[in-house]
Amino acid sequence: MTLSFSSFSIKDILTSRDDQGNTSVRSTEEPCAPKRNVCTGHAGMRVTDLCHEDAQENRIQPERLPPDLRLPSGKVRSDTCDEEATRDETAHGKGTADQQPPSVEQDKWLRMEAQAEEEQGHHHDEETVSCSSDKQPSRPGTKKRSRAAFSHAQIYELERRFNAQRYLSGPERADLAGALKLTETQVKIWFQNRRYKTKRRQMAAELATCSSPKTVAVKVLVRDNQKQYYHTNRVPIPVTVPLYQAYHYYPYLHYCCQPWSI
DNA sequence: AAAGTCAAGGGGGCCC
DNA sequence: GGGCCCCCTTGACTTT
Repeated sequence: MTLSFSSFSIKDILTSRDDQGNTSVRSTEEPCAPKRNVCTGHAGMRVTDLCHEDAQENRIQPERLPPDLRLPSGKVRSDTCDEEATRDETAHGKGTADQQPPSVEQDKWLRMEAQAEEEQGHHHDEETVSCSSDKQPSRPGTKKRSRAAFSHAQIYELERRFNAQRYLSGPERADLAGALKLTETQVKIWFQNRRYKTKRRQMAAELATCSSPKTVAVKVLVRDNQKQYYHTNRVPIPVTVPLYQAYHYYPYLHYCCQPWSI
């Protein structure tokens, strides 16, 4: 009942890469790239960056993993994203973890996991684990909403793909869904949620920087005993509202206040 | 118990 | 009209 990765480990994935350290993105991605394929700064983000950035959100919750991904003590198998990054840093030193694992090796890993599950008799309709509905008998009349918990291998591959491209075309989505044994809708929703989550974090970071007050030199003119505030270029300064408050009153302000638009 | 996370639900807009 | 998107919310679940 134990998974053996003796012949193939995460270490192998992270250390075996091509000479240039390039990530192997499928060649079908570029021609099929959708029109809305927005390239942001995250496009070149490293897997390990994401692992550290999302270490909190991607930490493995043992109870939500299938039994074969857990250790007897309730801990998670050590091939987690953040753990493997840490292990990689300690084993190979910093700087070696910034290469993404080759997709061929990734596919190999995914297939091995899927095969292992099949051999163990885990015959899920999908590779996902239903947390609630199949554990607890649903009360009559009350339909409990189930939330699938994707396996770590699925999350890993989804994150890896998200780093490569934030938007998937139809064929790409179908391809990925088939490889991960997920539905196309699940892949689509996952990418959707992931984009929104990234945006929220980005906005939160911006708000954090905006909340620190900045001093701006202004000229104070006095006319009729009333102070007139002008910027050096004589543009009247409106009543100052911090940006984070402006976000509150104008929830769509971020559309025109993105740092890259300034 | 409160807070956080996350897949999914759903509204509204855009595009073909 | 269907498909996809963003945005926000919901509900199940975990963590603190």
